[in-house]
Amino acid sequence: MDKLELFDAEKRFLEILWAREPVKSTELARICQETLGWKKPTTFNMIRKLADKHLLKNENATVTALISRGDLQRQESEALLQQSFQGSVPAFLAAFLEGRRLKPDELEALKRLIEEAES
Amino acid sequence: MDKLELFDAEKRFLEILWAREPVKSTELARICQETLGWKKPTTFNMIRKLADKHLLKNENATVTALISRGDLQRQESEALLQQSFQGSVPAFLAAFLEGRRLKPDELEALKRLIEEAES
DNA sequence: GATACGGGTTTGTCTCGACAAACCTCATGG
DNA sequence: CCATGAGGTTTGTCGAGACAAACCCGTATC
Repeated sequence: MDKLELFDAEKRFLEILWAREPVKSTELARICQETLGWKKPTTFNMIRKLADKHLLKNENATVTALISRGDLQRQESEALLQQSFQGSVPAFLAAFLEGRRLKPDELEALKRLIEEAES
Repeated sequence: MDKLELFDAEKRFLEILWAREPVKSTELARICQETLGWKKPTTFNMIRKLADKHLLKNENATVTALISRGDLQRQESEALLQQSFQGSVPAFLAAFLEGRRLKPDELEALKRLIEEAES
């Protein structure tokens, strides 16, 4: 995954795409019209821009994402971790715990994840 | 903490401030000149903008941050968690583990943090 | 062969953040 | 007094992202 920098509008658009894909481009334009208030060219411009970035493809008037929601989440998490916590997950959690307590079931879930990661 | 949206240049600047504060405004201008290549007005404009946002104060030509590095980190972490993981720390960790394995000492550190959080 | 519609692109406007040239004011010292 | 430097502000340029008006092309329907 190369350098990936998504802007706000791009994220909003991708959320819509992920919820519906694969979807026809004109259908997408209609949905964006309704939910984001975008005119047709705005949607098509967005499609082309993201296609140029290889984040989706538009073939035979059908749009499909080439990146998954999970991929993007991971990528953004990594970025935050690198930028703010030198890439350290414990540092992230530590900073986090100073601002908010976790609920018992969250703690349990974390423990289980860590046990699994140890194997 | 109200709505907080920091731009890239603002973060870069704050990193410098945190490393040196409290510091005289002209000194800051000199450092930004060296490290960021900024001219004097750029630095002063930044100071004023962040002062307007109550993120720092400039009194008697001495600049002091009103927000700590940790506060900003926590705030950004929260934002990412809310936006991408419905605020769930376990969901964050789970997504993260799919992309990268943690080192043994990181796992140990996490365990200790969780134990402390349980008390 | 006019009209309509699906599937687009070209080009331009608007806003906003990043940055800086030129200017201002006051204190100090030669 | 006049220069110099500290400590600023006003104003404007530049670039980029968000968005859209107007246009284009093929097909198919009347």
